[in-house]
Amino acid sequence: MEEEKETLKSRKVITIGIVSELTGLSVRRIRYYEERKLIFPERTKQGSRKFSFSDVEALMDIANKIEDGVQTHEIRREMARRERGLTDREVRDQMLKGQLRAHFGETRS
Amino acid sequence: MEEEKETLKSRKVITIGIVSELTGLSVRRIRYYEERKLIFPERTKQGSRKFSFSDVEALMDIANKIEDGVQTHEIRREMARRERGLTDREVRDQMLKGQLRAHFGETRS
DNA sequence: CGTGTAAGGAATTCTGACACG
DNA sequence: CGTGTAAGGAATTCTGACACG
Repeated sequence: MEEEKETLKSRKVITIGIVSELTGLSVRRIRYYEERKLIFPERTKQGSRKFSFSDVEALMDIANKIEDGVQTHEIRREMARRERGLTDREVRDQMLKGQLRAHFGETRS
Repeated sequence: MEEEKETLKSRKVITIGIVSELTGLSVRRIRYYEERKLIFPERTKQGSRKFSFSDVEALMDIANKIEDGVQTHEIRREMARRERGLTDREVRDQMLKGQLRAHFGETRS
């Protein structure tokens, strides 16, 4: 049984408009990153997205990687690797490869 | 110069609808407590209120006192006393008096 | 692939006011 | 005094789609 304790940082209480102001990202981009499974906001009864401070942090990291040319697909993989418990060393190594691919403009990744 | 550092708890990022869900208080009551100077939400550019987790906590305390028959005016005073740096002992003493007034249904307070 | 935009609808929020008590 | 409600308007959010590249 996995118990996740609710912290101030993990509670989903921020609407997308405020997240947009906090991160500087457009609402469109935030929705897109959710679509690509990079963030997982909750929903209000009506259906509006609710984010946490952790999500805000994650979004800023994502934005930086996107700027570096890393594709959402790659970012998604990095997350998966971390979840599997790889060491920081291994993850950094994988990330470096991603960066190199980005810089050399590889067609397929 | 008073410097206030922004913590996760003090950042104003929650809209009134979510605060309502979090506290169980009606939107009307939350707005009223602001009117009575018990809470101080910030505003978005457009004018919507933004609350912090601290505000949410404060609202729950306020709600409890209201249930006990304490008037907003009294609650406001308790806050003022705390801001002035009274000891917990003194504040508790003052609060007790307020409770008593409430229980005995005093006309003027 | 990543992101902007126009489209149409539904729900939110705001203020000032009237009601009741 | 504390809180509900109807009123009218403005801004938000949602989804699916078309555009560009």
